[in-house]
Amino acid sequence: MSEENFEQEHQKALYNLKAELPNDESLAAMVNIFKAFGDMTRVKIILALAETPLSVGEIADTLNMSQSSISHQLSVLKQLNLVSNARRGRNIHYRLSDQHIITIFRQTQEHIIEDENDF
Amino acid sequence: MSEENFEQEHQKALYNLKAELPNDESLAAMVNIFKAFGDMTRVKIILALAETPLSVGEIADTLNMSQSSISHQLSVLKQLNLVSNARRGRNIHYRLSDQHIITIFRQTQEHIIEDENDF
DNA sequence: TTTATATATGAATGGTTGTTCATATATTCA
DNA sequence: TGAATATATGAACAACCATTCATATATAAA
Repeated sequence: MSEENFEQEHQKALYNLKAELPNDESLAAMVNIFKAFGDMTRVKIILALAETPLSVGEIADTLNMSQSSISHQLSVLKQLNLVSNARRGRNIHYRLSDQHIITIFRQTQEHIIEDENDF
Repeated sequence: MSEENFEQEHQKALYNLKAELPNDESLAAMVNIFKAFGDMTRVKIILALAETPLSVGEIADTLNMSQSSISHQLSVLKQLNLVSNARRGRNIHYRLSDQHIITIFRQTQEHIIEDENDF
């Protein structure tokens, strides 16, 4: 393709972009999920729940963190429908609401690994 | 499986978890990428660059944001090796460094869509 | 070389967010 | 019922972060 055609195509793409970019509202859901994944505590909670359902206390113990902190973070994850909970005896057990999440994590790890190979 | 066996398995899983959870260092790379995705401006930049390479000014214009703001965010994305840049004439063009990123976005959208179907 | 243009960068600021502390709520056990 | 245990929640604080503003840098054009 000639340089002029390239530039012409580029201008067309640029013109379309402004109209076709998703609006804030439809992006917000995705951004909020990524925000949730952008915290080490929440990621660890998710990775732990990927192995087995756990009570709040068990998570706090496993991650060596306060019960309150874990509870706060679980409520964040729950609001985003990333986890669900159910009482079991005197505890409340949390579980991942969707195995999709782990797929996303794996994909991201792959990106990182391929990135490291660039050096 | 009996209730006792279930509990026994659970305790074993719990015991293993603490040892097998990735440590902070190895999780940090992933968390940092998700942090980068957890901002609407950066997500829009990425979605725009997924269509075509763009100069800083073109991005700023497309997103209706200041040049400075876009430049700051591009430097965040660059540090994470999510984008790369190259001078082209008097502009500097940015491009996605890896199409993997879009796959992750798509995966997340799917999660959201399946989630909506639960109601 | 001077001027204009494109991008980068540092400091300041307002807003967001993760943790802690104290306490409320809810359920089980005695 | 009363005591003990597990979890949730609100307020406060510190740390972090996105944008703006002013300005520096770098390249291209005249």
